[in-house]
Amino acid sequence: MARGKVQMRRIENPVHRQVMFCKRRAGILKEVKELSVLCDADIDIIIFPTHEKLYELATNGAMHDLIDTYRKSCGETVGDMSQPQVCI
Amino acid sequence: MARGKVQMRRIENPVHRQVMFCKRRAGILKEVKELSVLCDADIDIIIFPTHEKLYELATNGAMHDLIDTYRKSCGETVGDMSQPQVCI
DNA sequence: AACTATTTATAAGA
DNA sequence: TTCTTATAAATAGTT
Repeated sequence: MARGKVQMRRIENPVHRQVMFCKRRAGILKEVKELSVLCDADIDIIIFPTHEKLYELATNGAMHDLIDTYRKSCGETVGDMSQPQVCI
Repeated sequence: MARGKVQMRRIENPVHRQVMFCKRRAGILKEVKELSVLCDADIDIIIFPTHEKLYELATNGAMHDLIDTYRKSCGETVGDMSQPQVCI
């Protein structure tokens, strides 16, 4: 978003892709933290860079509980389908 | 980020908080999708607005598999601790 | 929900 | 990987 626009497709150059990954991951985690603070939300995000390490942020520090809650919610009707989320 | 800076603390006004939540959630989901495309990453995010509905985005459409992978990774050393992520 | 003035994130380069 | 800076993008407040 700066010295040029970026095409929305996989970055083929591994070095460029890694740099992009680090920068955008940091930005997203910052935004996630801010949303959790501003709006009192619990947010968990799991990021799998393909063939690399696992990174995770749990804003409430309780991923396991959240996963349990998530599982209980399966099958229930949730969310607004006009939004881009996938709600299970 | 526009007609003024926002203080990084819970927005007490419920209407303002709801509006902020919707706007920022949309922004984060967009960023998440872009990262997944640009860097070929699998990303899952679960957002619990307190006392409200569950929203979730799984960029690979397979949250359950991802949770399994996550669980297997527990106990293993992952990630770079100098980063702000919590790695379990 | 739409509109913009601003703030913020970030692409490219060092 | 970190810093800088010009620019693209997100968004806070308003309508």
